[in-house]
Amino acid sequence: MAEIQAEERSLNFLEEIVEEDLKSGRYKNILTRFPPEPNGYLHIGHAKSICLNFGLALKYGGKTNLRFDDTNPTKEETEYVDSIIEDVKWLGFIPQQVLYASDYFEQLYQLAVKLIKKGLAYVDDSSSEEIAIQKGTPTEPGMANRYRDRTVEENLHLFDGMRSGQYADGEKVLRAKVDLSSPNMQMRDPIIYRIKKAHHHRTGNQWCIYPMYDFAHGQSDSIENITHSICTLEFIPHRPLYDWFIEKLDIFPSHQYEFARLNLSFTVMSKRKLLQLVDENYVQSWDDPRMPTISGLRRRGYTPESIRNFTDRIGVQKRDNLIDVSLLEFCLREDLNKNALRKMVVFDPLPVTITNYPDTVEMMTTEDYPEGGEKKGSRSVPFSRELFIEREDFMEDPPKKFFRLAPGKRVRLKSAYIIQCDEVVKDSEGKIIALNCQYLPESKSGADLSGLKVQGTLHWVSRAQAVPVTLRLYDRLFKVENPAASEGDFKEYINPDSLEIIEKAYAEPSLSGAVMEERYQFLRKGYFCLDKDSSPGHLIFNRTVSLKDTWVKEAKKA
RNA sequence: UGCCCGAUAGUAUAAAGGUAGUACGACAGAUUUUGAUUCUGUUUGUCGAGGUUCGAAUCCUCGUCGGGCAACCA
Repeated sequence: MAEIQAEERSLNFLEEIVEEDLKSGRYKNILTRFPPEPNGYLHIGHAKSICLNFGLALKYGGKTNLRFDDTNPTKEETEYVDSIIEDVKWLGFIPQQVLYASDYFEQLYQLAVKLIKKGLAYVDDSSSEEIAIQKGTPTEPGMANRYRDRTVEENLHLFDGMRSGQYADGEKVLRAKVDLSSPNMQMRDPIIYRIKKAHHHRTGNQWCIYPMYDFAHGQSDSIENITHSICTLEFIPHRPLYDWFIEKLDIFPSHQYEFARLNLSFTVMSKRKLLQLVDENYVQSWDDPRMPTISGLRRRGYTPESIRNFTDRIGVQKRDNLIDVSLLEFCLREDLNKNALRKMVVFDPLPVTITNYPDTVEMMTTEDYPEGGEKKGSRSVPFSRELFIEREDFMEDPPKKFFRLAPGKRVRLKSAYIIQCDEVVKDSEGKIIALNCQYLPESKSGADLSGLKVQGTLHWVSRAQAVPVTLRLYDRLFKVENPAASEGDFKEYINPDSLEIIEKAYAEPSLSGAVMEERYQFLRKGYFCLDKDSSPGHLIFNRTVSLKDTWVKEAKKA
């Protein structure tokens, strides 16, 4: 009997909290939520949060809502809502409900009225500058102004006037009456409602006052009976306020927990910076394959599986971090190696004539998914007298450990024959323009009687049947590990070579049937996927990630 | 310099007072009809100083360093 491996992965701190809450009977079921503001596209940092919230619920038999935190009409748009819904779905998660904080505007308004009635909120006529000054600084307490002592009746009346549009933007705000001398700035009578005569993407012109984050988020959690409200570290100082409102309003006690947001090396992660990259045309769009957005990663060829796996491996903690992008790439390759359909594509062709091969076409069989678990299959690739190999796979005067083709040397052509280079053809300027080789008829793949061992195996295509395709080779967008933390403007660190286009590469004919859903490995080159810019006669492929290449390092050493 | 978080190999992440482990990376080797994959091995760590304890990454104290907080943003 094999020993039972009770190798349980240890729990992260959120899992511990949930397990404890379930065990103690504090909750019978958990309900989490993913609460994006629809003011931009989701990025891989959000993927961490999505996987965390949905993952936690999935693990403990709970549910997760997708709730849009849409309380600022001037920044939010339906376009973003749509993209967010699609991204969550693509990642593989199904929300229990798709909700909007704006659905709760009336309830939120009534909660504010309740607070006023308890003498815990007041209408303040001060300007934002005055309020800022009166709040004091972290080292000096704030001071009350004369509006703080307005009567409940007066506040009720004024707040009603705010709602009915009697005042201009900025003329009045509603503030919670908490503690102006608190060492926690968030508690110094925070503004909870402001006047904004703006069109809201869902409620239109129905409202001219909108609740602030602190008076919308926690209350929405409570309305939905969210048990575990998980957010990022910068909201820690808001937690006392979150709890204060729950207590004073006497509503469902949701609890807030904070984790460290994801930072990835060689990219930036703030919506503001990403927006700049798009607006200032450093990239072409939000879904440019170089962007760390979910839509960008999707277009680049990342799989949901690999991203989920990645977020799983990085774990969750409360310390700031900068995750090495190579871990993301590892997770990607791990998935793609198993599930990508193999194809042969020559990027930079060098013509080869097999001088002793007849003028016929022979079909060679080759595996589609050599590492595939479930996926199986094979296909035929035409072989003929006139081929292309990769120019970099030939060297006239190779270094010691060069296992590829060179004058007099032999290599195998993948799934075909061993060939030997007899002659190098050059033009008048001495540039190599073709090779003449001979093949070893008894060395056919799968029926090799030659008894020869060769060190290298090359990919190739038959010239007559080759399909021209365009390749977009993407590389990291930034030259430095942490562009956001580097001196000066982060845009100074953009990698000028983040996109290389190969207009015409030569693919084996079966690639003409490529589809968007499939992932491909172009043998010995990298993983690719079909781009949406393709048209039937013109296929464009994005390089998702290259294969690991230890030869590059070896060659550099020499 | 008020309050609040945090600090374990290069990067992440475990060890809940009892042998500091894992992954990625790096390096070396084996296998290989992808210089891929796979496999094996190596390397490097508890921020500092005190204290409690038979025993401290873990508890306490004081430092140091990093991050956050003074938007009618979320």
